[in-house]
Amino acid sequence: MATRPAEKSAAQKARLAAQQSSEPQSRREILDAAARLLRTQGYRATTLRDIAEAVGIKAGSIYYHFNSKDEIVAAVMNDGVDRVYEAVTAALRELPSTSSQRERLVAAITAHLSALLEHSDYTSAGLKSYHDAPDTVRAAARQHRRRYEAVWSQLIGEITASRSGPDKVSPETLRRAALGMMNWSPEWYRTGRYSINTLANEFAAILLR
Amino acid sequence: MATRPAEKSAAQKARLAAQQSSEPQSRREILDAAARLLRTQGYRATTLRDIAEAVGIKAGSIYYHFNSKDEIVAAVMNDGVDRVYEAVTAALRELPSTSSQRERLVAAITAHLSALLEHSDYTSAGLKSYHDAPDTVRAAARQHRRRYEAVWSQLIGEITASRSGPDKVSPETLRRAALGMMNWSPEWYRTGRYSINTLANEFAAILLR
DNA sequence: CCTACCGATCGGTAGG
DNA sequence: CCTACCGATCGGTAGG
Repeated sequence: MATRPAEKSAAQKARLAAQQSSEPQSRREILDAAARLLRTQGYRATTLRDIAEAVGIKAGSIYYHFNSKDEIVAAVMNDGVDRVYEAVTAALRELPSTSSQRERLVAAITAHLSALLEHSDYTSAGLKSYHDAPDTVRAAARQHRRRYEAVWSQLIGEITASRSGPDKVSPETLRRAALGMMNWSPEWYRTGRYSINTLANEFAAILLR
Repeated sequence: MATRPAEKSAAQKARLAAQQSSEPQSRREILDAAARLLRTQGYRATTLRDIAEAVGIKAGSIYYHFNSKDEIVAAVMNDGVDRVYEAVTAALRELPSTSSQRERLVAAITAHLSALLEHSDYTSAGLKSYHDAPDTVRAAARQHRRRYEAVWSQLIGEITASRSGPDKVSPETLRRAALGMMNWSPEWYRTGRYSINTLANEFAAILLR
């Protein structure tokens, strides 16, 4: 069997290449590329071949790191929610305890908009891909979303509790309005043409009444 | 040539069926089905086979009425914008000339939300499919969008012009916030669980300050 | 409006 | 991590 040595060498080379590539890093590179593509192209238009090309490997090699396209999408989506969650809770945590309700709201809006518009492909990718993803992926993402929504329910609850007047708006609607105006911003926002700080202050002014 | 008569008969039957089907109606049926599917599944997931099946014809027969998938999508998207435009301008037109700014705003929001959430698959389909559609389709839709946005610029302009105070919000941001909270509503709205009238009043209360 | 079909592309797999 | 490949599906076309 003259061919055996050659065959074995090929398999060895493959295993070697795989080991040399320090897996966790490749995994992250794939997720980064997927997030960027999902953000701009959406779930259906983003192919495994696109992702592979973006990280300089072949399409089939994706399966060395992940078991399916949806495993990648799920990871991006869950990460995306967790990133805004971390950004917003961190921003609130860093505020002095003497800070006003308005300051808390502005800080939260700034953190959310920054993640969505500038810092995290993951967050905007998740927002864009959610409805096109299969049920199993969505179900997993929903858990992360609920935790994040609770932060806003808390924040908005503080606001509505301290207000009164003829024009009462339910906390639920106020939270949905807040998330609506923020999450719709990728539709019109263009980098450089608007200041996120100014936007956050204006959004807060609209919500605080 | 014994087969000639049979062949000719098949062609005749086809032409006959086409003529019997009173084209304009079939065209509208196809667009209705496409709008409904595009609304729920989006641009990529909606196939010509889906649309054909929904109206009870074969996939290839779509091309008897349209030249391409994108021609259908463009028609749905443009119609969708025109429908909200008509709904909102009609609602404003029917208001008595003595109506207040708040009444005008509530009427416009009600009309927009009704079209988006209840009356028009076309409008929500356009909103959902816009970013996945090819450039040529988007370019056409943009013209319709601009005309509709002008209605809101006018309405919001009236509001900001009559207000003053330390918390001034630019008309642009206020318009974007208004359209944002409205256009995000398909994300959480479920028929029957919310009253569009109540929502419209709450949204108006948030925007009027 | 139907039948039959084409080229392109996609997610995924086998074997090394 | 690569090569080579598969079955499924898609938009679109030819001919009647």
